[in-house]
Amino acid sequence: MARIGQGKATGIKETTATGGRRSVTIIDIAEVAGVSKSTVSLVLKASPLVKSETRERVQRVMEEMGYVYNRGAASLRKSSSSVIGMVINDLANPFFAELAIGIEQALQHSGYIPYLAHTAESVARQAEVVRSMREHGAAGIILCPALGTDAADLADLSVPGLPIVLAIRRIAGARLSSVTSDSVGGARRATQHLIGLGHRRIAFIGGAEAMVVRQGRFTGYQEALQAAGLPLDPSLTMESMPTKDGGFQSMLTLLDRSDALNPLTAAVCFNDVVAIGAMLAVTRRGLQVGRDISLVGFDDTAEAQHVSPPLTSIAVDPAGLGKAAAGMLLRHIADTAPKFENYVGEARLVIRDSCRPPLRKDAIA
Amino acid sequence: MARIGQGKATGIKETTATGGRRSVTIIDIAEVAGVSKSTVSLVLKASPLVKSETRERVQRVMEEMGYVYNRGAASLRKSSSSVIGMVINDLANPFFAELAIGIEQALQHSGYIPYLAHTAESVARQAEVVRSMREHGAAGIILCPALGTDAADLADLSVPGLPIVLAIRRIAGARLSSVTSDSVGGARRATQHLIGLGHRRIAFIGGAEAMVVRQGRFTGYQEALQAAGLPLDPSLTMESMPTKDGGFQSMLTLLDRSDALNPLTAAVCFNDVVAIGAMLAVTRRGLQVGRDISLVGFDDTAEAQHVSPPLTSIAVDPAGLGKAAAGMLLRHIADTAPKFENYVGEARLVIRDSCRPPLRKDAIA
DNA sequence: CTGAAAGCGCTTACAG
DNA sequence: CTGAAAGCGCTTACAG
Repeated sequence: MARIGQGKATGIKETTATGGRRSVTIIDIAEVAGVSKSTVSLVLKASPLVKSETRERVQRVMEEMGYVYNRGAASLRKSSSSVIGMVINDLANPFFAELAIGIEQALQHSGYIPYLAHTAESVARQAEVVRSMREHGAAGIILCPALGTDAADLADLSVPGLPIVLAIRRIAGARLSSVTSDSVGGARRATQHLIGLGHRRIAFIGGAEAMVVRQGRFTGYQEALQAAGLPLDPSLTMESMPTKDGGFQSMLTLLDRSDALNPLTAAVCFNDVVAIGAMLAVTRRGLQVGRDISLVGFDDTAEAQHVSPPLTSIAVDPAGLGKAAAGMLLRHIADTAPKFENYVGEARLVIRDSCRPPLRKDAIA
Repeated sequence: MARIGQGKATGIKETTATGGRRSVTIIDIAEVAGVSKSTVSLVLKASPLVKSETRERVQRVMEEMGYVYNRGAASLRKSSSSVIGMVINDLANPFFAELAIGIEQALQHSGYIPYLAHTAESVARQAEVVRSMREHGAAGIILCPALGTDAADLADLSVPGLPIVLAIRRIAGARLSSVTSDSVGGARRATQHLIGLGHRRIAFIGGAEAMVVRQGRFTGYQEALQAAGLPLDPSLTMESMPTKDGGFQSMLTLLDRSDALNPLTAAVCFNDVVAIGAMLAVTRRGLQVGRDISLVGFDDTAEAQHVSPPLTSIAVDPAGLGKAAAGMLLRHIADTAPKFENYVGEARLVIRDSCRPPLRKDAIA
């Protein structure tokens, strides 16, 4: 079968859904039940206009004939739709999986049915997937933008009448509603926790400067240092990919240039994955996490609990954010929401075992 | 807006997708471009019948007017569809998330677009979701059945002309194609590994007897024992929920009734989660995993690598199974597949640090 | 309560 | 190459 794709339609193949056999329609039902198809339609929408005896007869016939409602036809006629698209950047990450589940639960009794698509952090795939959802007539979209998405990409995806809410990642310059978590507050609390334990030389590791989320977290880190009267030492901040290896390399670098007289004793990490990489680096240099170097992660993933020592982290309740995003989108669809809203979920400190007071210097000497 | 729901249609709400504004159609494009709508349609499917000059003009107009292809209308007219449904039981489990990603990747250039729905192990939700996909005209469905799904449930979901392939979990008595992994072989290899290290009293922990997957794994365990001439001791097999707590309780029970003269030294666990629960029980009783009790898990989840000691497990490549399921479904849709196929993916032993030779008895005394 | 008719946006023969 | 017409399965006024 020929590919479409040259025109405005995305290149998508089609097949007879019914395997050739014509499917049963309301006309067939009407004939067998001895009513008009209007009546069948009325039964379908549970209209009180239909006598209950008639309704039951019609329902019985539908059951017997294996009738399947054709939602596409109905949507076409009504110029309406009942699907909401969820576009997720990284399903393999349990954090985003939880988010998706939260969205789905919140939509459960809304009358909308959520469809999920996965972009695997590809901006191109994201454009494809959003276009396809539009072509399928989605009523709205919740989008976790793929890494590298910019405001222009988002503008291309937007179309009047199709509300989009951004989840987790806000995009600089994008004019869209969003649901994110309190990066600034979370990072501030993480840093304060370390300061409270007595740390003075605290690094900030991981993430790229262009990421809005990292900007927030870095800001929180700065704020806490400032509030405690500690200097911001640029040699203590490292950018990296938000990956285990990124954390590993960054920490190795920091450790190797750490001053013995005034050593690095702690780090706030961009997320748990980076923190776990940093843990490996600490171990690699013969040091001990918790004792020699205290570490805080972000996201409170399941892994944070299972590494050794268990990682102190900032928890952000992805399922709760998912619910918030779903609620916000519903309000946009119903047109009862302000044009642009930003919901910021709380980020709380979960203390485990990766942070202890720094070793006293004379104890080392 | 009134709920539907009494009739055969699922209770789903509808809204104007276009926010009131009528959307631009091929008729509008035709008018502006000065051609007939047939020509626009031909452009859409990249037909060679259209002169390239005309095609370009039409495409320019579509661009300018922000035309969005209405796939629902096209599907209706063609009695066809381009969506494939993926129904997943537990997205929060990275194993199933990987599976979903594998399916999606395999479908990427097939011309079909995958939509994912999540059942959270609810048979009722599963029925809803499958029905909705049918109503939306899905061309086929890949289904990871929710726990407790039986052949009758599946028969209700099936409809002629809508191919379904089962993934991961096969259902006893269901007449459907499936993609599963080699439970028998995997468990056999796990058990052989323990036997090879010198273990003689090896337990089998976790899962419920009704689960087809557990039947396979238990069979593999039996086969290995038999091949080595070891007796099958019923007191060494424990059923439980396939959860951490299930594994914990089972192992506690086994440990507490273990005979000091002929002690339990190893266990094959239904999956990694159960194994991790069992590890906790071993530790709780003051014993050491690896040294006193050797443990093998199943699934090779990320957690298996991160627990301490790292867990030996049976890896089953969920993404590969996803690809296989997608390929099989595509063949069913194209009607080039046998009526019922069963693909069984390999299950290989990944050796880590949770299994060692048993302590010699005289070493204990 | 029920029926006849129009129309949602598209594709598909069929003429020209 | 292009145009006029029918029809996919439904809903929605409008009559009766």
